[in-house]
Amino acid sequence: MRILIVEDEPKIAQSLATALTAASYSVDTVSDGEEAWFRGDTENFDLVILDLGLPKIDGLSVLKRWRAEGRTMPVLILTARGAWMERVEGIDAGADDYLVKPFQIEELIARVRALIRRSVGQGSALLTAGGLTVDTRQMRVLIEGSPVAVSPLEYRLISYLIHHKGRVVPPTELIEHLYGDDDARDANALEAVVTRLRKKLGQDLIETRRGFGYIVADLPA
Amino acid sequence: MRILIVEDEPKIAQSLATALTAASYSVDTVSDGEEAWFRGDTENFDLVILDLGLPKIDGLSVLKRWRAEGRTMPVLILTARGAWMERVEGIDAGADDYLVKPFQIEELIARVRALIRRSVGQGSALLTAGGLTVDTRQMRVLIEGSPVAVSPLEYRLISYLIHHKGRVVPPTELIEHLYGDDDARDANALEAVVTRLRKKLGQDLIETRRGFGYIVADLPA
DNA sequence: TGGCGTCCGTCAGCATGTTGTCAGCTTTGA
DNA sequence: TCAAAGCTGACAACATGCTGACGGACGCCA
Repeated sequence: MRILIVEDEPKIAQSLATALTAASYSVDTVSDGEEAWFRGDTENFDLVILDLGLPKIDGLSVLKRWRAEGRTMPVLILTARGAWMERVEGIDAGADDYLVKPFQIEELIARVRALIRRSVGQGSALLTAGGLTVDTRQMRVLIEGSPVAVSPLEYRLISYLIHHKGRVVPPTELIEHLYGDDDARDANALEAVVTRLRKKLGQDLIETRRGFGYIVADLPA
Repeated sequence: MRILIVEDEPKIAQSLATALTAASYSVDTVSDGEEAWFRGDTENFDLVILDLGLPKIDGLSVLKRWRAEGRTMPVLILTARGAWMERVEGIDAGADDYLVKPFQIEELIARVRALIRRSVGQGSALLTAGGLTVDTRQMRVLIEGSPVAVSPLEYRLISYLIHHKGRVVPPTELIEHLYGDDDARDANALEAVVTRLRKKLGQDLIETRRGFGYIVADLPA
Protein backbone atom coordinates (compact mmCIF):
# COMPACT_ATOMS: atom_id res chain seq x y z
CA MET A 1 0.00 0.00 0.00
CA ARG A 2 1.42 3.33 -1.07
CA ILE A 3 0.86 6.45 0.96
CA LEU A 4 1.63 10.02 -0.04
CA ILE A 5 2.47 12.38 2.81
CA VAL A 6 1.98 16.06 2.04
CA GLU A 7 3.53 18.07 4.85
CA ASP A 8 5.84 21.07 4.77
CA GLU A 9 7.15 20.72 8.30
CA PRO A 10 10.14 18.40 7.90
CA LYS A 11 10.06 17.08 11.44
CA ILE A 12 6.44 16.04 11.25
CA ALA A 13 6.84 14.61 7.77
CA GLN A 14 9.80 12.61 8.96
CA SER A 15 8.10 11.14 11.97
CA LEU A 16 5.01 10.25 9.96
CA ALA A 17 7.13 8.57 7.35
CA THR A 18 8.99 6.57 9.96
CA ALA A 19 5.86 5.42 11.71
CA LEU A 20 4.03 4.47 8.54
CA THR A 21 7.02 2.67 7.14
CA ALA A 22 7.22 0.72 10.36
CA ALA A 23 3.56 -0.16 9.86
CA SER A 24 4.73 -1.60 6.53
CA TYR A 25 3.31 0.97 4.20
CA SER A 26 5.37 2.28 1.37
CA VAL A 27 5.68 6.02 1.78
CA ASP A 28 6.46 9.01 -0.42
CA THR A 29 6.79 12.52 0.95
CA VAL A 30 6.32 15.93 -0.65
CA SER A 31 6.42 19.34 0.94
CA ASP A 32 4.43 21.72 -1.18
CA GLY A 33 1.00 21.81 -2.75
CA GLU A 34 2.09 22.06 -6.31
CA GLU A 35 4.25 18.98 -6.08
CA ALA A 36 1.49 17.21 -4.18
CA TRP A 37 -1.07 17.90 -6.85
CA PHE A 38 1.31 16.72 -9.50
CA ARG A 39 2.27 13.49 -7.79
CA GLY A 40 -1.27 12.63 -6.80
CA ASP A 41 -2.31 13.19 -10.36
CA THR A 42 0.33 11.16 -12.06
CA GLU A 43 0.83 8.27 -9.67
CA ASN A 44 -1.42 5.83 -7.89
CA PHE A 45 -1.50 6.15 -4.14
CA ASP A 46 -3.80 4.19 -1.88
CA LEU A 47 -4.03 7.06 0.57
CA VAL A 48 -2.95 10.67 0.93
CA ILE A 49 -2.19 12.40 4.20
CA LEU A 50 -2.67 16.08 3.52
CA ASP A 51 -1.61 19.01 5.63
CA LEU A 52 -3.69 22.10 4.93
CA GLY A 53 -1.14 24.88 5.40
CA LEU A 54 1.23 24.44 2.48
CA PRO A 55 3.48 26.58 0.28
CA LYS A 56 2.44 27.36 -3.32
CA ILE A 57 -1.05 25.83 -3.30
CA ASP A 58 -2.90 25.18 -0.09
CA GLY A 59 -4.07 21.71 0.78
CA LEU A 60 -7.75 22.32 0.28
CA SER A 61 -7.26 23.54 -3.28
CA VAL A 62 -5.17 20.53 -4.06
CA LEU A 63 -7.87 18.26 -2.74
CA LYS A 64 -10.61 20.05 -4.66
CA ARG A 65 -8.67 19.75 -7.85
CA TRP A 66 -8.08 16.07 -7.38
CA ARG A 67 -11.75 15.49 -6.80
CA ALA A 68 -12.68 17.66 -9.78
CA GLU A 69 -10.42 15.50 -11.89
CA GLY A 70 -12.06 12.37 -10.64
CA ARG A 71 -9.29 11.16 -8.34
CA THR A 72 -10.92 9.05 -5.67
CA MET A 73 -8.16 7.90 -3.35
CA PRO A 74 -8.94 8.41 0.32
CA VAL A 75 -7.54 11.61 1.80
CA LEU A 76 -6.84 12.19 5.46
CA ILE A 77 -6.54 15.86 6.32
CA LEU A 78 -4.35 17.29 9.06
CA THR A 79 -5.75 20.52 10.45
CA ALA A 80 -3.91 22.90 12.71
CA ARG A 81 -5.60 23.42 16.07
CA GLY A 82 -9.29 22.78 16.27
CA ALA A 83 -10.24 25.11 13.44
CA TRP A 84 -13.80 24.07 12.91
CA MET A 85 -14.26 25.88 9.67
CA GLU A 86 -11.34 24.09 8.13
CA ARG A 87 -12.79 20.76 9.04
CA VAL A 88 -16.10 21.57 7.45
CA GLU A 89 -14.46 22.85 4.33
CA GLY A 90 -12.26 19.82 4.22
CA ILE A 91 -15.18 17.46 4.33
CA ASP A 92 -16.93 19.54 1.70
CA ALA A 93 -13.89 19.37 -0.50
CA GLY A 94 -13.94 15.62 -0.41
CA ALA A 95 -11.76 14.61 2.52
CA ASP A 96 -12.50 11.24 4.06
CA ASP A 97 -11.27 11.97 7.55
CA TYR A 98 -9.36 14.60 9.46
CA LEU A 99 -7.07 14.74 12.41
CA VAL A 100 -6.27 17.73 14.59
CA LYS A 101 -2.66 18.62 15.35
CA PRO A 102 -1.05 17.76 17.61
CA PHE A 103 -1.99 14.10 17.45
CA GLN A 104 -0.75 10.76 18.65
CA ILE A 105 1.03 8.75 16.02
CA GLU A 106 -0.94 5.69 17.10
CA GLU A 107 -4.14 7.55 16.45
CA LEU A 108 -3.00 8.45 12.98
CA ILE A 109 -2.02 4.89 12.16
CA ALA A 110 -5.41 3.70 13.31
CA ARG A 111 -7.17 6.19 11.07
CA VAL A 112 -4.99 5.29 8.15
CA ARG A 113 -5.72 1.63 8.64
CA ALA A 114 -9.44 2.30 8.88
CA LEU A 115 -9.50 4.43 5.74
CA ILE A 116 -7.61 1.92 3.71
CA ARG A 117 -9.76 -0.91 4.98
CA ARG A 118 -12.84 1.08 4.10
CA SER A 119 -11.66 1.96 0.63
CA VAL A 120 -10.62 -1.58 -0.10
CA GLY A 121 -13.94 -2.88 1.20
CA GLN A 122 -15.84 -0.25 -0.73
CA GLY A 123 -15.26 -1.83 -4.05
CA SER A 124 -16.89 -5.20 -4.08
CA ALA A 125 -14.88 -7.57 -1.93
CA LEU A 126 -14.65 -10.03 -4.77
CA LEU A 127 -12.63 -9.25 -7.85
CA THR A 128 -12.96 -11.74 -10.66
CA ALA A 129 -11.56 -12.39 -14.08
CA GLY A 130 -12.28 -15.63 -15.84
CA GLY A 131 -11.99 -18.46 -13.34
CA LEU A 132 -9.93 -16.36 -10.97
CA THR A 133 -11.36 -14.69 -7.89
CA VAL A 134 -9.57 -12.45 -5.40
CA ASP A 135 -11.38 -12.01 -2.12
CA THR A 136 -10.03 -8.75 -0.76
CA ARG A 137 -11.71 -9.13 2.60
CA GLN A 138 -10.32 -12.51 3.40
CA MET A 139 -7.19 -11.87 1.36
CA ARG A 140 -7.64 -15.12 -0.44
CA VAL A 141 -7.29 -16.23 -4.02
CA LEU A 142 -9.66 -18.74 -5.58
CA ILE A 143 -9.42 -20.66 -8.83
CA GLU A 144 -12.78 -21.93 -10.02
CA GLY A 145 -14.00 -21.45 -6.48
CA SER A 146 -11.30 -23.39 -4.69
CA PRO A 147 -8.69 -21.60 -2.62
CA VAL A 148 -5.08 -21.43 -3.72
CA ALA A 149 -2.31 -20.64 -1.25
CA VAL A 150 -0.32 -17.60 -2.33
CA SER A 151 2.36 -15.62 -0.52
CA PRO A 152 1.82 -12.00 0.53
CA LEU A 153 3.80 -10.63 -2.35
CA GLU A 154 2.07 -12.87 -4.82
CA TYR A 155 -1.25 -11.76 -3.42
CA ARG A 156 -0.44 -8.11 -3.83
CA LEU A 157 0.67 -8.70 -7.38
CA ILE A 158 -2.37 -10.60 -8.54
CA SER A 159 -4.73 -8.30 -6.72
CA TYR A 160 -3.15 -5.26 -8.36
CA LEU A 161 -3.38 -6.84 -11.76
CA ILE A 162 -6.96 -7.93 -11.35
CA HIS A 163 -7.82 -4.50 -10.02
CA HIS A 164 -6.52 -3.15 -13.31
CA LYS A 165 -7.78 -5.99 -15.48
CA GLY A 166 -8.03 -5.30 -19.17
CA ARG A 167 -5.10 -2.92 -19.03
CA VAL A 168 -1.44 -3.59 -19.66
CA VAL A 169 0.47 -2.75 -16.50
CA PRO A 170 4.10 -1.82 -17.10
CA PRO A 171 6.69 -3.58 -14.93
CA THR A 172 7.85 -0.23 -13.56
CA GLU A 173 4.38 0.40 -12.19
CA LEU A 174 4.21 -3.03 -10.63
CA ILE A 175 7.61 -2.66 -9.04
CA GLU A 176 6.58 0.71 -7.71
CA HIS A 177 3.42 -0.74 -6.27
CA LEU A 178 5.02 -3.81 -4.75
CA TYR A 179 8.12 -2.24 -3.33
CA GLY A 180 7.70 1.52 -3.37
CA ASP A 181 10.35 3.47 -5.20
CA ASP A 182 12.65 3.79 -2.21
CA ASP A 183 14.12 0.35 -2.36
CA ALA A 184 13.81 -0.43 -6.02
CA ARG A 185 14.14 -4.04 -7.03
CA ASP A 186 15.47 -5.62 -10.13
CA ALA A 187 12.94 -6.35 -12.85
CA ASN A 188 13.98 -9.94 -12.48
CA ALA A 189 12.59 -10.07 -8.98
CA LEU A 190 9.22 -9.27 -10.44
CA GLU A 191 9.62 -11.89 -13.13
CA ALA A 192 10.39 -14.46 -10.48
CA VAL A 193 7.21 -13.60 -8.61
CA VAL A 194 5.20 -13.82 -11.81
CA THR A 195 6.66 -17.22 -12.56
CA ARG A 196 5.80 -18.54 -9.11
CA LEU A 197 2.31 -17.11 -9.36
CA ARG A 198 1.65 -18.59 -12.76
CA LYS A 199 2.68 -21.95 -11.45
CA LYS A 200 -0.02 -21.68 -8.80
CA LEU A 201 -2.77 -20.03 -10.81
CA GLY A 202 -2.31 -21.50 -14.23
CA GLN A 203 -0.12 -20.35 -17.06
CA ASP A 204 -2.48 -18.24 -19.09
CA LEU A 205 -4.11 -15.99 -16.54
CA ILE A 206 -1.34 -13.44 -16.51
CA GLU A 207 -0.40 -12.61 -20.06
CA THR A 208 2.89 -11.01 -21.03
CA ARG A 209 2.84 -8.23 -23.58
CA ARG A 210 6.47 -8.37 -24.50
CA GLY A 211 8.08 -4.95 -24.24
CA PHE A 212 5.11 -3.43 -22.41
CA GLY A 213 4.08 -5.32 -19.33
CA TYR A 214 1.58 -7.77 -17.92
CA ILE A 215 -2.17 -7.97 -18.27
CA VAL A 216 -5.02 -9.98 -16.81
CA ALA A 217 -7.70 -10.21 -19.45
CA ASP A 218 -11.08 -8.71 -18.66
CA LEU A 219 -13.12 -11.87 -19.10
CA PRO A 220 -16.59 -12.49 -17.73
CA ALA A 221 -16.51 -14.88 -14.80
CA MET B 1 5.54 13.31 -29.86
CA ARG B 2 4.85 16.76 -31.22
CA ILE B 3 4.86 19.81 -29.01
CA LEU B 4 3.76 23.33 -29.88
CA ILE B 5 5.53 26.11 -28.03
CA VAL B 6 3.66 29.41 -27.87
CA GLU B 7 6.03 32.04 -26.53
CA ASP B 8 6.77 35.55 -27.73
CA GLU B 9 10.08 35.96 -25.96
CA PRO B 10 12.60 34.54 -28.47
CA LYS B 11 15.21 33.61 -25.91
CA ILE B 12 12.81 31.57 -23.81
CA ALA B 13 11.24 29.97 -26.85
CA GLN B 14 14.65 29.00 -28.09
CA SER B 15 15.83 27.45 -24.87
CA LEU B 16 12.58 25.51 -24.50
CA ALA B 17 12.86 24.24 -28.03
CA THR B 18 16.42 23.12 -27.49
CA ALA B 19 15.68 21.31 -24.26
CA LEU B 20 12.59 19.56 -25.58
CA THR B 21 14.30 18.55 -28.76
CA ALA B 22 17.08 17.11 -26.67
CA ALA B 23 14.42 15.17 -24.77
CA SER B 24 13.47 13.77 -28.17
CA TYR B 25 10.25 15.60 -28.74
CA SER B 26 9.51 17.18 -32.05
CA VAL B 27 8.93 20.86 -31.54
CA ASP B 28 7.17 23.69 -33.38
CA THR B 29 7.34 27.27 -32.19
CA VAL B 30 5.00 30.21 -32.72
CA SER B 31 5.16 33.66 -31.19
CA ASP B 32 1.69 35.16 -31.26
CA GLY B 33 -1.78 34.11 -30.25
CA GLU B 34 -3.36 34.24 -33.63
CA GLU B 35 -0.82 31.94 -35.17
CA ALA B 36 -1.06 29.68 -32.13
CA TRP B 37 -4.79 29.36 -32.42
CA PHE B 38 -4.54 28.53 -36.09
CA ARG B 39 -1.82 25.91 -35.71
CA GLY B 40 -3.45 24.25 -32.73
CA ASP B 41 -6.65 24.10 -34.71
CA THR B 42 -5.32 22.67 -37.91
CA GLU B 43 -2.58 20.33 -36.74
CA ASN B 44 -2.30 17.56 -34.21
CA PHE B 45 -0.01 18.32 -31.31
CA ASP B 46 0.41 16.03 -28.36
CA LEU B 47 0.99 18.96 -26.06
CA VAL B 48 0.96 22.75 -26.11
CA ILE B 49 3.15 24.93 -23.95
CA LEU B 50 1.34 28.23 -23.73
CA ASP B 51 2.66 31.53 -22.46
CA LEU B 52 -0.11 33.81 -21.27
CA GLY B 53 1.23 37.23 -22.26
CA LEU B 54 1.08 37.20 -26.05
CA PRO B 55 0.65 39.66 -28.93
CA LYS B 56 -2.65 39.76 -30.88
CA ILE B 57 -4.66 37.29 -28.80
CA ASP B 58 -3.68 36.47 -25.24
CA GLY B 59 -2.99 32.92 -24.20
CA LEU B 60 -6.07 32.40 -22.10
CA SER B 61 -8.36 33.37 -24.96
CA VAL B 62 -6.58 31.00 -27.28
CA LEU B 63 -7.00 28.21 -24.78
CA LYS B 64 -10.66 28.96 -24.24
CA ARG B 65 -11.32 28.95 -27.95
CA TRP B 66 -9.58 25.64 -28.40
CA ARG B 67 -11.62 24.08 -25.64
CA ALA B 68 -14.81 25.60 -27.01
CA GLU B 69 -14.03 23.97 -30.32
CA GLY B 70 -13.51 20.64 -28.67
CA ARG B 71 -9.72 20.49 -28.89
CA THR B 72 -8.53 18.30 -26.06
CA MET B 73 -4.76 18.21 -26.26
CA PRO B 74 -3.05 18.83 -22.94
CA VAL B 75 -1.97 22.42 -22.37
CA LEU B 76 0.77 23.52 -20.01
CA ILE B 77 0.52 27.18 -19.11
CA LEU B 78 3.48 29.40 -18.31
CA THR B 79 2.55 32.20 -15.95
CA ALA B 80 4.73 35.17 -15.13
CA ARG B 81 5.44 35.55 -11.44
CA GLY B 82 3.23 33.67 -9.03
CA ALA B 83 0.08 35.47 -10.11
CA TRP B 84 -2.51 33.41 -8.32
CA MET B 85 -5.44 34.74 -10.29
CA GLU B 86 -3.84 33.75 -13.53
CA ARG B 87 -3.38 30.23 -12.30
CA VAL B 88 -6.98 29.91 -11.28
CA GLU B 89 -8.21 31.34 -14.54
CA GLY B 90 -5.90 29.06 -16.42
CA ILE B 91 -7.27 26.00 -14.73
CA ASP B 92 -10.80 27.23 -15.31
CA ALA B 93 -10.07 27.80 -18.96
CA GLY B 94 -8.99 24.20 -19.35
CA ALA B 95 -5.26 24.13 -18.72
CA ASP B 96 -3.88 20.84 -17.51
CA ASP B 97 -0.92 22.16 -15.61
CA TYR B 98 0.96 25.39 -15.15
CA LEU B 99 4.46 26.47 -14.33
CA VAL B 100 5.62 29.74 -12.86
CA LYS B 101 8.44 31.67 -14.51
CA PRO B 102 11.29 31.49 -13.92
CA PHE B 103 11.48 27.70 -13.84
CA GLN B 104 14.02 24.96 -14.10
CA ILE B 105 14.13 23.30 -17.47
CA GLU B 106 14.23 19.91 -15.77
CA GLU B 107 11.02 20.74 -13.99
CA LEU B 108 9.38 21.62 -17.26
CA ILE B 109 10.51 18.42 -18.92
CA ALA B 110 9.16 16.41 -16.02
CA ARG B 111 5.78 18.09 -16.30
CA VAL B 112 5.67 17.60 -20.02
CA ARG B 113 6.45 13.95 -19.63
CA ALA B 114 3.77 13.49 -17.00
CA LEU B 115 1.13 15.32 -19.00
CA ILE B 116 1.80 13.29 -22.08
CA ARG B 117 1.78 10.09 -20.08
CA ARG B 118 -1.52 11.06 -18.53
CA SER B 119 -3.16 12.04 -21.80
CA VAL B 120 -2.07 8.85 -23.47
CA GLY B 121 -3.58 6.94 -20.57
CA GLN B 122 -6.94 8.64 -20.62
CA GLY B 123 -7.51 9.28 -24.29
CA SER B 124 -10.07 6.91 -25.68
CA ALA B 125 -8.62 3.44 -25.53
CA LEU B 126 -9.53 2.57 -29.08
CA LEU B 127 -8.04 4.28 -32.11
CA THR B 128 -9.47 3.19 -35.44
CA ALA B 129 -8.95 3.81 -39.12
CA GLY B 130 -10.72 1.67 -41.66
CA GLY B 131 -10.56 -1.95 -40.53
CA LEU B 132 -7.64 -1.24 -38.22
CA THR B 133 -8.03 -0.80 -34.48
CA VAL B 134 -5.35 -0.02 -31.92
CA ASP B 135 -6.37 -0.79 -28.36
CA THR B 136 -4.13 1.37 -26.22
CA ARG B 137 -5.27 -0.19 -22.94
CA GLN B 138 -4.45 -3.69 -23.94
CA MET B 139 -1.66 -2.62 -26.28
CA ARG B 140 -3.09 -4.71 -29.04
CA VAL B 141 -3.70 -4.27 -32.73
CA LEU B 142 -6.83 -5.63 -34.38
CA ILE B 143 -7.68 -6.06 -38.03
CA GLU B 144 -11.39 -6.35 -38.63
CA GLY B 145 -11.73 -7.21 -34.98
CA SER B 146 -9.19 -10.00 -34.78
CA PRO B 147 -5.90 -9.52 -32.98
CA VAL B 148 -2.63 -9.35 -34.87
CA ALA B 149 0.67 -9.95 -33.09
CA VAL B 150 3.00 -7.00 -33.50
CA SER B 151 6.34 -6.26 -31.88
CA PRO B 152 6.82 -3.31 -29.52
CA LEU B 153 8.44 -1.16 -32.13
CA GLU B 154 5.80 -1.99 -34.68
CA TYR B 155 3.13 -1.18 -32.15
CA ARG B 156 4.62 2.20 -31.40
CA LEU B 157 4.86 2.98 -35.08
CA ILE B 158 1.31 2.09 -36.01
CA SER B 159 -0.09 3.72 -32.93
CA TYR B 160 1.76 6.93 -33.71
CA LEU B 161 0.53 6.92 -37.26
CA ILE B 162 -3.05 6.22 -36.34
CA HIS B 163 -2.86 8.87 -33.67
CA HIS B 164 -1.97 11.28 -36.43
CA LYS B 165 -4.18 9.73 -39.08
CA GLY B 166 -5.00 11.89 -42.05
CA ARG B 167 -1.66 13.66 -41.83
CA VAL B 168 1.57 12.83 -43.62
CA VAL B 169 4.19 12.06 -41.02
CA PRO B 170 7.76 12.69 -42.17
CA PRO B 171 10.26 9.89 -41.61
CA THR B 172 12.40 12.19 -39.49
CA GLU B 173 9.51 12.64 -37.10
CA LEU B 174 8.89 8.92 -36.92
CA ILE B 175 12.53 8.16 -36.31
CA GLU B 176 12.59 10.78 -33.64
CA HIS B 177 9.51 9.30 -32.03
CA LEU B 178 10.67 5.71 -32.17
CA TYR B 179 14.27 6.14 -31.20
CA GLY B 180 14.78 9.60 -29.83
CA ASP B 181 17.62 11.41 -31.48
CA ASP B 182 20.18 10.22 -28.97
CA ASP B 183 20.80 7.00 -30.80
CA ALA B 184 19.71 7.98 -34.26
CA ARG B 185 18.91 5.24 -36.70
CA ASP B 186 19.20 4.96 -40.41
CA ALA B 187 16.09 5.79 -42.42
CA ASN B 188 16.37 2.25 -43.68
CA ALA B 189 15.71 0.88 -40.21
CA LEU B 190 12.35 2.63 -40.33
CA GLU B 191 11.63 1.29 -43.79
CA ALA B 192 12.32 -2.20 -42.55
CA VAL B 193 9.84 -1.77 -39.73
CA VAL B 194 7.22 -0.42 -42.11
CA THR B 195 7.71 -3.40 -44.38
CA ARG B 196 7.28 -5.86 -41.54
CA LEU B 197 4.22 -4.02 -40.34
CA ARG B 198 2.60 -3.93 -43.73
CA LYS B 199 3.11 -7.65 -44.02
CA LYS B 200 1.13 -8.12 -40.83
CA LEU B 201 -1.56 -5.49 -41.30
CA GLY B 202 -2.10 -5.53 -45.03
CA GLN B 203 -0.29 -3.61 -47.72
CA ASP B 204 -2.51 -0.60 -48.17
CA LEU B 205 -3.06 0.62 -44.64
CA ILE B 206 0.14 2.60 -44.45
CA GLU B 207 0.55 4.66 -47.58
CA THR B 208 3.83 6.11 -48.73
CA ARG B 209 3.89 9.69 -49.94
CA ARG B 210 7.14 9.57 -51.79
CA GLY B 211 9.44 12.36 -50.68
CA PHE B 212 7.26 13.34 -47.72
CA GLY B 213 6.51 10.46 -45.43
CA TYR B 214 3.87 7.96 -44.38
CA ILE B 215 0.17 8.37 -43.78
CA VAL B 216 -2.70 6.31 -42.44
CA ALA B 217 -5.85 7.50 -44.16
CA ASP B 218 -8.59 8.93 -41.99
CA LEU B 219 -11.33 6.51 -43.00
CA PRO B 220 -14.52 5.84 -41.07
CA ALA B 221 -14.38 2.51 -39.31
C1' DT C 1 19.00 -20.74 21.65
C1' DG C 2 18.60 -23.69 17.78
C1' DG C 3 16.18 -26.03 14.26
C1' DC C 4 12.70 -25.77 10.71
C1' DG C 5 9.93 -23.92 7.11
C1' DT C 6 8.54 -20.24 4.19
C1' DC C 7 9.36 -16.32 1.49
C1' DC C 8 11.68 -14.09 -1.96
C1' DG C 9 15.72 -11.79 -4.26
C1' DT C 10 19.64 -13.07 -7.00
C1' DC C 11 22.04 -15.54 -10.38
C1' DA C 12 22.97 -17.96 -14.52
C1' DG C 13 21.46 -20.29 -18.41
C1' DC C 14 18.16 -20.80 -21.89
C1' DA C 15 14.68 -19.98 -25.53
C1' DT C 16 12.72 -16.99 -28.31
C1' DG C 17 11.50 -12.58 -30.16
C1' DT C 18 13.10 -8.40 -31.99
C1' DT C 19 15.42 -5.32 -34.88
C1' DG C 20 19.41 -3.01 -37.33
C1' DT C 21 22.19 -3.83 -41.26
C1' DC C 22 23.26 -5.02 -45.72
C1' DA C 23 22.80 -5.90 -50.46
C1' DG C 24 20.19 -6.02 -54.15
C1' DC C 25 15.80 -5.01 -55.97
C1' DT C 26 11.62 -2.19 -57.64
C1' DT C 27 9.22 1.98 -58.20
C1' DT C 28 8.79 6.72 -59.21
C1' DG C 29 9.09 10.99 -61.40
C1' DA C 30 11.56 14.25 -64.09
C1' DT D 1 16.22 6.60 -69.32
C1' DC D 2 18.34 7.62 -65.13
C1' DA D 3 18.98 8.67 -60.45
C1' DA D 4 16.96 8.88 -56.21
C1' DA D 5 13.72 6.98 -53.06
C1' DG D 6 11.81 3.32 -51.15
C1' DC D 7 11.19 -1.88 -50.47
C1' DT D 8 12.45 -6.35 -48.94
C1' DG D 9 14.55 -11.05 -47.69
C1' DA D 10 18.33 -12.85 -45.09
C1' DC D 11 20.99 -12.77 -41.26
C1' DA D 12 23.30 -11.99 -37.05
C1' DA D 13 23.55 -9.49 -32.82
C1' DC D 14 21.02 -8.29 -29.23
C1' DA D 15 17.28 -7.85 -25.79
C1' DT D 16 13.64 -9.71 -23.28
C1' DG D 17 11.48 -12.72 -20.42
C1' DC D 18 11.30 -17.38 -18.16
C1' DT D 19 12.90 -20.68 -15.05
C1' DG D 20 15.39 -23.81 -11.68
C1' DA D 21 18.64 -23.54 -8.13
C1' DC D 22 20.50 -21.39 -4.30
C1' DG D 23 20.83 -19.09 -0.05
C1' DG D 24 19.94 -15.27 3.18
C1' DA D 25 16.36 -13.43 6.16
C1' DC D 26 12.74 -13.96 8.95
C1' DG D 27 9.25 -15.89 11.95
C1' DC D 28 7.79 -19.76 14.74
C1' DC D 29 8.08 -23.13 18.15
C1' DA D 30 10.16 -26.02 21.31
